[in-house]
Amino acid sequence: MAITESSKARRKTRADSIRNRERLLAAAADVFGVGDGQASLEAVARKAGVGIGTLYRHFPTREALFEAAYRHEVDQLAALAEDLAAGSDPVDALRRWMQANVRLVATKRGMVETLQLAAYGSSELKAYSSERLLTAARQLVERGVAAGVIRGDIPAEDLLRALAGILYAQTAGDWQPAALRLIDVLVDGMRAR
Amino acid sequence: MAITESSKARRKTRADSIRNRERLLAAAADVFGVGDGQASLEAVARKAGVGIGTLYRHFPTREALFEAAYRHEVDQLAALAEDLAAGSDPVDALRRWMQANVRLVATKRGMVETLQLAAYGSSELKAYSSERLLTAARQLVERGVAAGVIRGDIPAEDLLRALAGILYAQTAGDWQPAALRLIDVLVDGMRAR
DNA sequence: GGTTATACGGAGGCACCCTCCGTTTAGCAA
DNA sequence: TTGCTAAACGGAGGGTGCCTCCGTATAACC
Repeated sequence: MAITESSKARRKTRADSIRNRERLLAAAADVFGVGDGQASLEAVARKAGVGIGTLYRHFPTREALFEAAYRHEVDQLAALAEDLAAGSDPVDALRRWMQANVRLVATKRGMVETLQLAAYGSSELKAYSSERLLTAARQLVERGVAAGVIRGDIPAEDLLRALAGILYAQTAGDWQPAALRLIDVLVDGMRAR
Repeated sequence: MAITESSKARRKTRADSIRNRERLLAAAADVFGVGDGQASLEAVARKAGVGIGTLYRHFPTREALFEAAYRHEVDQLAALAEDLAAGSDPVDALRRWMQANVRLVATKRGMVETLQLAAYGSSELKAYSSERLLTAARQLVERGVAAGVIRGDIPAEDLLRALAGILYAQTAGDWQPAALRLIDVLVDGMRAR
């Protein structure tokens, strides 16, 4: 067996470190989300309420921060789907989840702009996110179908594609309100009749 | 007649102003041409040997400088075609002119990168440059055809398109030597036989 | 409670952006 | 030639962002 393997038990990660990391990810999503393509790392640190040094320790490069922030948003969306699936109205749950996707796209746009179309992130990240999002969407749709309130002839894949279409077609400065309204329409159309 | 028209004779533009403007344009082409996408305006001013204030007076925005630099390169290429057309060997003239285009493309690439794909320049600039370049190319080709040393079945438009293809297909870091070699091949192929 | 590995934070050094204004100089007329 | 002055010069200065380094603080463990 490998003799170079760590022999001493690592100390548990400090609680403040975990907390700060979390704060930085949330702040990054916020700052990049406004999408003015002008995201400074110092602004992220300020928003997170941590020192710039802490930001750099957690995320040594700009790219590392963006990628982590994006992944974090995806994870949150997946978790949100879990939560919503436990709630009452399946249609409402679906609507809320799809609306939450707006934030994800905002973050992603910020990433793409700031990284200057550097083929956004790794393809591993792409695979990871599409898989998680599809699972989440499927979970919400299928519950509605089972309850008889959502039509069963629309695969979750198609719904996600439609969502992507709605979100990426919007290019105007204040695109989010329009996107939210369209999502409303889309989800209403998903009701079983 | 318009009463608002300037009534007092304007003083002639100062010689140093003209000289500095010229220097700035040349420096801008150099700095943007290296194409690391990292062109700082201070670097341009330094290279031109003028103060940063002078740069800003001549070109109030980044875009203004880039556009002027590009236009300047186009003008120089047109002028070069005139010069070469007066020289001896038509084939050699054509080769030299096409090789000079490499620098233009380098500048343009720097522009596109630095401006972050801001739909490079005005469409007026596009029209202007393609018209001038086409005229220049046609002049060189037709002289060779008239002298019987260049084949007459290739329109200048096609030659320019081929050149563009050669130049834009190159994406590696040190693409210019390869482009120059390919231009050599292309021009040799243009000989009448 | 004491020790210590970890993490924090921000000062500091550097580069760039852009503006403002005192200084210099080229053009012009006498 | 000389003097006047509009025009141009240049760089200091104030602001921001990048990233590193290291003295200080503190959570984890004994």
